[in-house]
Amino acid sequence: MECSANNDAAAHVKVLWERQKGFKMYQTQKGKTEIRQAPSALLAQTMTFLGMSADEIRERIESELSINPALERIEERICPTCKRPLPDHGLCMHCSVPKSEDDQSNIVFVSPRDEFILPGYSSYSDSYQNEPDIDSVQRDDLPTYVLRQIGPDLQEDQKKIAAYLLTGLNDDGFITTPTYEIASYYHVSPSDIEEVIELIQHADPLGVGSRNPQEALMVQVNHLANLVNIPFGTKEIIENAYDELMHGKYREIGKRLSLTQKQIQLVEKFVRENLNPFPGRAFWGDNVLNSDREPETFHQPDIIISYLNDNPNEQLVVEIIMPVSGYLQSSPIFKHAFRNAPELKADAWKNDLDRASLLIKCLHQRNNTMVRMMQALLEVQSNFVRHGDGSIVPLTRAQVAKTLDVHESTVSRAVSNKTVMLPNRKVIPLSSFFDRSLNVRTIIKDLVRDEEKPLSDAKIVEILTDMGIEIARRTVAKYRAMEGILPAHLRNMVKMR
DNA sequence: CTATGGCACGGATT
DNA sequence: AATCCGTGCCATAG
Repeated sequence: MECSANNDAAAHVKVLWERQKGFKMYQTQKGKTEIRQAPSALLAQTMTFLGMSADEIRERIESELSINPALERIEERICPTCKRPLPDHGLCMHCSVPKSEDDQSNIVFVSPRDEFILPGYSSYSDSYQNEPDIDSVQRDDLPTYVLRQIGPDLQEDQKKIAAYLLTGLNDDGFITTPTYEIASYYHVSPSDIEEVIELIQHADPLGVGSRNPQEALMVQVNHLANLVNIPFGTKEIIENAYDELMHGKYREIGKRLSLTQKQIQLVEKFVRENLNPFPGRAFWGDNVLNSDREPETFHQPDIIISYLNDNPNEQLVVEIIMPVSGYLQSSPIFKHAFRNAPELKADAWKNDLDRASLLIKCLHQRNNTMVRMMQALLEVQSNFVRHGDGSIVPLTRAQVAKTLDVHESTVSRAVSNKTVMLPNRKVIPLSSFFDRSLNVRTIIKDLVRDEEKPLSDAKIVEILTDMGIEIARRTVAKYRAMEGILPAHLRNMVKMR
């Protein structure tokens, strides 16, 4: 189902693109036509735009608007495609017509809406009960985030130390440098350092700045103890029998601390569900309820996919978020003025005009590319969107590039740094559509969830092989780790939900 | 002896 | 050219 009538199309395209300087058609050895960029400002822009998120482009446009008199924004809410007024909810119903006759694709593209104003926006964050609003403050990196919280409580000389400590954190949120080293470096006593560390530990990702998981847990437990009831013996176990707890040596613990197995299990459950031994990992939200490892969340998706009328049986509605509010055009007034421009300014004005239409064209191009890409993507991955991680089909950017007949790097750019909101309100990076192992990982997760007695990695490999999936034992282990599933021998004790 | 994790290599992808 | 990912081999814990 490649291209036979493609020759006509190619010729047509050729004319189009050649007119728009900066692009070049050329034939590859296999007689295939490819559009490549010639080094030119225009192309540079399109390419850049493709790689930029809506937010970044928005900025760029604002600045262009402010310096270029030829560029004009129409605030009126008009569909840029069909020029009809948009209804309040921002979707143009006239343009949301399925592509061509073969609408079995079950995908609808609606014209881009200018901003992300879903009625359900608030419930979106609800669906992430774990995530308080603090995140909307923008995603600082961890050090900045923490420093911002404790900054006001710090003495001047403590600030340096805090900054040093925080930048030295590893991915798990732990301090790796020995205290005495820092102390001698700053010529202060170790206890001064400790003081700062303590402050850090009580900042938001509760327990950051600890030296190991045990210490982090202690901080968290102590904090929680002030707020809620914690199971009897929790502190003692973490303090005195951390290793044993982690390795499931419950008998040992019982003997040492004279606790019943029941008590210990309660503790284990509590710890597993409410504490986070690695405060720096994943995103930092409210630790208290946060046991599930959600994929990283983002707040402003570049693309929104939803069901028509929120009905899962309906078509998919795809929206590409436009980085501008209203739409852009090169100002007719300016154009008119240009016709009888004073000699002196003619050049400059022409330049402005060109820049304006260029920008618009580029944005169009970007949108067009995005739409075509999503079309191709959803044709393959619509089950993934509808039914979740398990149904994802392994796919590479190269394949998509091929079906779209564009260069790989184009797809790569179009994919990178962008996020999609799925019908279930989850926001994921667009690159997830290309996750080669997500489906297998999901199967493994399900397998483990439904297992009766713990399956070893080797067993899992067998089962998978029976299902027609061939992977190495080692790989199963890796996937397990990715999903945060403990090794088999540590899984047996407690199991519930 | 079995089950896993660590390291690192090589091929695929970006 | 840089990065990612699946794997094989080996060390270690149980």
